[in-house]
Amino acid sequence: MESTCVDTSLNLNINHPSTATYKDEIMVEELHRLNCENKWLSETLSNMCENYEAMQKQLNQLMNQNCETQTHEESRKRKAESENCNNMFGTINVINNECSTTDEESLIKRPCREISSPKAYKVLVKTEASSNSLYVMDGYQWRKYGQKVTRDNPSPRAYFRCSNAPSCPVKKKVQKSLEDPTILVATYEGEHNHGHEKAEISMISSQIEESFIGSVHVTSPKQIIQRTSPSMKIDNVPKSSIQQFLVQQMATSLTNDPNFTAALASAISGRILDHTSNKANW
DNA sequence: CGTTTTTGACCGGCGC
DNA sequence: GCGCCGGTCAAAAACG
Repeated sequence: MESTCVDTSLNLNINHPSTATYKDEIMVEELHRLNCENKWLSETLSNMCENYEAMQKQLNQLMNQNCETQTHEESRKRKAESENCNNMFGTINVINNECSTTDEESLIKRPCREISSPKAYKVLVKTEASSNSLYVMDGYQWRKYGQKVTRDNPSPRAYFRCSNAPSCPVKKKVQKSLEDPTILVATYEGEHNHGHEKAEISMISSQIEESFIGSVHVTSPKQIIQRTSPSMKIDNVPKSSIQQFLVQQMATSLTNDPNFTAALASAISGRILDHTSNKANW
């Protein structure tokens, strides 16, 4: 049986003929170096996140502008073709601000209303077939203020306001898809003027999902943000990335904690001292 | 007991 | 003007 030395991945050379205090200094230096490296990585990561958000905002603005010009053309076309416009389903596949033509009759009947809400977008969420819930977990807290059965869809439509209302103006409507009852169609209106309330896993999942929700406004059931239930299960996001994220967060918080680094240093130096004293007893 | 959800009533816009 | 329809209000009920 071989010796079971703990692999700390810190390149510990216990057989080095130097003294314990010298080793302590090396270890402390190493820890400081790793600490600095972690800080630098954290800063780089946060910078990347900021850049990403800025780019996403620019993309949204560009999409809004693009859609506005499109809707002007569309409205002209609709005026001209109002008599025979019943075959326009799915001609445009951009759903940002709801100005697109979808398979929903209401959008064709009253296109101007949807056009006037530049910050509205839709998200399709896959749920369990048996689930009748109209709750979509997206990292924010919502307060339901109404429910209606609409004409074009037999399943009820739920109306939600952000829990931070009236300071936060965001609203959302959630209704089962007419085509596929296992899909919830969540229509968001407005932008949150605050961060996510829910920490922990909901925050993590929403951060991961923002890359889909924030910029891509899904219209086709093929592009579904899949989730099997209101529980925090994310199907199309690789689990390894979530694990990686969790590990990274844990590592960062641990290495940034001076108590942890001090405890680690003392534990390692204690081990080294034990080892050297055992050798001395030999 | 405070907060959230439910649900019927009400309101305003739109088409006829 | 009237009726339809989507969206909102608000009182009651439910919940923790």
